Amino acid sequence: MKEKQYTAEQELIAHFAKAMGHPARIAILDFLAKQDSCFFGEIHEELPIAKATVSQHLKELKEAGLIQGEIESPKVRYCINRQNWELARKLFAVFFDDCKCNDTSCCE
Amino acid sequence: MKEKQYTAEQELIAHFAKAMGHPARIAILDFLAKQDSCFFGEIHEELPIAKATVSQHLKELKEAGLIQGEIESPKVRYCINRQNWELARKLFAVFFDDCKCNDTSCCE
DNA sequence: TTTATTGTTCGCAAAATTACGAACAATATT
DNA sequence: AATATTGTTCGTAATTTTGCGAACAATAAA
Repeated sequence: MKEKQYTAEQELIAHFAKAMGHPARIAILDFLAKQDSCFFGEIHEELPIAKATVSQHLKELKEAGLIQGEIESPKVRYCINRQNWELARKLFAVFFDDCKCNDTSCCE
Repeated sequence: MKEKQYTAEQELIAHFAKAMGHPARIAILDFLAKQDSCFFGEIHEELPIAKATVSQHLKELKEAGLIQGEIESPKVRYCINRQNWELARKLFAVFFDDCKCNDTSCCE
């Protein structure tokens, strides 16, 4: 029937947005964004949730490409993935700027 | 135990992001953003999903404040909510721009 | 070698999301 | 009044998300 699917760009921005769709993950990104890098424990201290849950959120952010982590036994150092951060920044900027509402009248 | 919660701003951006966390909803926003307004039926035609599902996605976007709809019986006209669109645009811009990675070295 | 520290993974439960068809509501048309 | 059009809401099912404690793995320290 309906053949129309979503564009790769729509899928991508939705994927980034989904990863950012939880306050804990925004808090993690906020925290990581204001420093060069930090360990899991420091992130955990910032959040009101169990370490297992923090670990899960970090995993999702990593899978979305927004952060990266490397083992420095017995700790794990996390940081923003700069390349994808920049990609996401641009995607969201274009997404919001391309609204016709920004420069013309709109319903209302 | 842990008292620390999330800031209102973190909750807000997560809320917007969550609403944008599905390709169908991004497609809807893309479609609405490039025109002044349109009817439900036109949105439905753009998407590969049932009307009940489209209606649900529209409801979520409306509840997130990103769009608004008004009845023009028997049709329903939808459009971007300009005020919140601008708010979201700024929130995401600040969110991504405030990363230390943007102007200094980062882990890697 | 035993013990501590640091995180991840597992298993589970509760809740939310996604999707659909069917039923419904509200107006317009015949 | 009966019918058609346009969307929303309801009920349901399948899947995903969120969260936790317990168990585990890997290294470091005693």
